[in-house]
Amino acid sequence: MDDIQNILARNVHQARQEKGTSQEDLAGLTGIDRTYVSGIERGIRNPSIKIVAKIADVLRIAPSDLLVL
Amino acid sequence: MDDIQNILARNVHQARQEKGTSQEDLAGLTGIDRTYVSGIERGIRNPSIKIVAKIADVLRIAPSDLLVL
DNA sequence: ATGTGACTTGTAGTCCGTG
DNA sequence: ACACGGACTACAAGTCACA
Repeated sequence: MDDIQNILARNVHQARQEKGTSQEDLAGLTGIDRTYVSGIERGIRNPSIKIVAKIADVLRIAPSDLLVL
Repeated sequence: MDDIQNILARNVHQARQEKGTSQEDLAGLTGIDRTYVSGIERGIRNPSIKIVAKIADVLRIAPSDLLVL
């Protein structure tokens, strides 16, 4: 399975780890619920592009980078 | 205003025009309603990443390309 | 062929918790 | 610090008539 949700999941997880931040910190900084962040990184959520933009903003990367294979 | 919705709007519109396809054709090929496609290109919709992936697939570009500034 | 408003239904997204 | 679940609420998904 290599659908768009799993691509996002991998990219968010990797970018977050590289910044050394926890899911809870990311949640706090983005204003997104911690359980929702967890769901995104597990590939079981289908977020809107606004959510993607918020995460990208906090991680200081381009939104498009979160969708690259 | 240069938010994520307008970025997507511009990219979808441009990529679609370059392929020479109408909104109706894009709607038919993606299975998305014509008026919803219209809303995306006007930047008033906040679609999920699955919707973005469907459109990218039909336009034969990477999903990430639809989010680049 | 497309823009737009007004919907209804499904799910995105939140908030409480547990192990 | 994270996975996972239940019960919500907000908003995206999807449709229509009309310009």
